[in-house]
Amino acid sequence: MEPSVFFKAMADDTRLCCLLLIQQQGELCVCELTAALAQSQPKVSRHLAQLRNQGILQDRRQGQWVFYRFDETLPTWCRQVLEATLQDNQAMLAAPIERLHAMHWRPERCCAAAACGD
Amino acid sequence: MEPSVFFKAMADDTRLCCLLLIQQQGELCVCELTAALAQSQPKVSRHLAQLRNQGILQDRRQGQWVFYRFDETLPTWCRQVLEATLQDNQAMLAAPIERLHAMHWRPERCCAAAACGD
DNA sequence: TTAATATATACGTAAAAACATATATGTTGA
DNA sequence: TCAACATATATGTTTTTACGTATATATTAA
Repeated sequence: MEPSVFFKAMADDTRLCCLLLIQQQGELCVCELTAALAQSQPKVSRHLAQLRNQGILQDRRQGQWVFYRFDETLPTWCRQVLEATLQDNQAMLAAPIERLHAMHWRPERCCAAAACGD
Repeated sequence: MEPSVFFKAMADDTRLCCLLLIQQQGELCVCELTAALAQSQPKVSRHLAQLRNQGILQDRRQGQWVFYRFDETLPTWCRQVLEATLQDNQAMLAAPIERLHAMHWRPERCCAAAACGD
């Protein structure tokens, strides 16, 4: 993972928020991220596609939904960067998490994020 | 320090290289960074000014030279990000360090970087 | 004061990134 | 098959960022 590629990914608020939410929640689908960020679906989808294409996120389809989580091959130093950032910037996520919890319905995961092969 | 501001700073190769070199060397002046990066002086200076204006770097003038080091108030999580990045990406600095050492002359520091108040 | 060196900034241009909107694709259940 | 929903992508535009070049400022030594 090229450092400047990874940091460009972290440099946009929409992407940063997606990454920190996924870091905290393990796995989230596009509609959950769209609700949490209160942004348009195409905007969120476009940023997620970019993160996937750069090898930062992985997706899996489960029915109508596409869940995103971190790519398993993401280097340790990137994980450390994410961890350090999340630890000291929880405030950024307060409103998004609130909106996430306010969703009237959320898709069920078929199984634990890490173990699911569907 | 706004995370997106900090990560935008890390997202450009010229700035990233400056930051990692300073992380490794403690303090460097503009002409040293210009030589290490093999980039034009205005280009390096412009990026350093940006990092200073964002509160990431601090400068001190010593005679003709201006030395840059990290701002003392830089939050811990930023330091952790820099550390993790440097640890796993030393290869990025190989050529710059070589050029730094190849300089025929380098300005002497008046005293230890951290203690100098000039 | 003048020349030499180091650094900073201004200005116009070029490249990259982000965006809104419209539309396409894929899945589900009737 | 069709309608509803979730997601992805295409297109044209705007905004942001980076750049080269020229020039300004500051320091030193003569």
